[in-house]
Amino acid sequence: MSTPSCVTRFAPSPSGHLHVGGARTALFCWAYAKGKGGTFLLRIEDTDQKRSSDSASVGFLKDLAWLGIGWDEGPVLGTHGGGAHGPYFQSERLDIYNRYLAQLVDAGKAYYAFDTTAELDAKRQAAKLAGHAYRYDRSEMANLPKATVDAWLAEGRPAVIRCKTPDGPITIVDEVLGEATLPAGEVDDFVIRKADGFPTYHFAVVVDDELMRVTHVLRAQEHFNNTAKHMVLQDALGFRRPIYGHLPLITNPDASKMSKRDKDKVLRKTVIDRKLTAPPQDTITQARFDAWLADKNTQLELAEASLLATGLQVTLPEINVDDFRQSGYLPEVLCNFLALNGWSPGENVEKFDTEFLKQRFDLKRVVKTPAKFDRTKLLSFNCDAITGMPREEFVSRARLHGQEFHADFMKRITAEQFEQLASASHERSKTLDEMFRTNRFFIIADDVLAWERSKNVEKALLGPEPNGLSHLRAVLPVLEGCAEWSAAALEQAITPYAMQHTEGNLGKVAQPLRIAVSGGTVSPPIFDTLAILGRDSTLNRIRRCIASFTA
RNA sequence: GGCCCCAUCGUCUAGCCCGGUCUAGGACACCUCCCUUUCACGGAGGUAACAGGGGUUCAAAUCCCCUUGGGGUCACCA
Repeated sequence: MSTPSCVTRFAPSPSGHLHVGGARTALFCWAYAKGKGGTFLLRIEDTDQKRSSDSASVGFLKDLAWLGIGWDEGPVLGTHGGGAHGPYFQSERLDIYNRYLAQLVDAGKAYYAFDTTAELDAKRQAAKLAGHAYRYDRSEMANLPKATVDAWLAEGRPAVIRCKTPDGPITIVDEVLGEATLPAGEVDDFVIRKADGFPTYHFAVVVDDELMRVTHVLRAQEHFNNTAKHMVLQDALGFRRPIYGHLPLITNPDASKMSKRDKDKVLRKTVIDRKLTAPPQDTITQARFDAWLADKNTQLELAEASLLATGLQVTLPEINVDDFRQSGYLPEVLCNFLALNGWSPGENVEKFDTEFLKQRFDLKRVVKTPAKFDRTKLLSFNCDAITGMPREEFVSRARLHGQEFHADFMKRITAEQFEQLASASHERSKTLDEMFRTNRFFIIADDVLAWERSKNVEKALLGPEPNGLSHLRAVLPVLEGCAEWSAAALEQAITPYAMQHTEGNLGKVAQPLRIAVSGGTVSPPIFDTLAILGRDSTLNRIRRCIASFTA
């Protein structure tokens, strides 16, 4: 079996959702490996027992697949995954870690430590008060007689294993950041096995990267300092050293860390601003609402948050890949835009696909500074991609989106109507989702349609004579007389009226019509709108509108 | 606070490594005008940055130092 020249990995902790930062890291790892004909693997870092391992733990895989980021090795999903270097869940690799752990202890490169959490916390606290950084003091535990260690272990005293970090400065070589040297003493004797028997992240990563023959570690910059620990471990275990590249962070526009907390923040602010004391109907329970509101540290589950957002009629910031999907962003656009946060191909090129990224991505052009995630620019990219695609493609992608996220809408509209609506919406859509949100008037019953009483509506309908209302009255018989009900035919019928009565200013007639049938001032082009709505509904709504505004 | 890293338009960035071609380029946003049956799109212009201070040099956005600012990290989380 030939060893691939390049093996990268994406190694998240278990999660049901992939956030954009993770997606960007995965994308770069994928592009780097695939561009070199190498292997991209996925590993689940589930060594924290407190943090779950339920069935939702790999929900994020679907997000990767949706983005088009395929993995050669790792958990199996569809055609992705598999591989001969598993298991790819760290929780299933305990035997392996224990073997290497024993090796280090036997060699005197690691030792059992019996400090309690309380003791450690107290020392940290003291160090903080004294104004200096806390460093673990090995003098006690590292020198325990073997008999004592064995005895304490035998009596079941909780113990961790710590790595005996050699004294001396450590120089990290990084392909993005360059070289950095941590002074001696900066890295203390860190824990490599927890009291529950699980390895810590540091230990598992080092063992797995070696065994899974990872050659390039691309990860977020927050891991930079950890690299020193990993190097210490590699040396202690006699492992080779992969090449490192630490990627700049992606943050909110205000430079704060992007997290699902942001959704909570928006909801909390809304509730407080509106002085609400109870949750909206059909969202979350009063008890849950109270508990959440009372404690700033309580976070709503994603499902609860989106229910509440719907109830409050606020839009939650997109954080996770599936948020963007639900909002109607295209996966290829998200990949494109994500790649632009922290990397650029230069030469004023901004729009590209993943094939291009694969060919051109390199560590030298990765930016060193954190990037603020600009949703507005993403939206603009999405708009360009949508308006640039063939009409049929838009219609079919919008249909799939509707079926997944707007089942109610799809149920109340015929296939033919949908096709017409999607066609009419194509060039005015920035996302796949927009047409479903702005065209709800198509799917409601004629007799429940209500009219907005806004300034613009009144201006269009109730101005000085001849006003919109009188045009509606006049145009009603014209429409009634229409033999054929298509956009083209309707245009042929209405235009002459406008020529005669509004000096060719079609808007004077179109806008009242739009209001009459939609209830508001926004719709697809008027003749399309009428055609899609159909003869009966159109006439019905116009009559009701006249009555409503005449009364 | 210790340690590490970073610093170009409001934002993402090009240029920096290998000083002169930079009067600093592009994109998003913003402003103005045009187009227009609403919304959106589109078209034409425009405003807008080398954090500050010292060096080095004939010449500095580019090299060096300091200051300031920002980020990361200091867990039996990953």
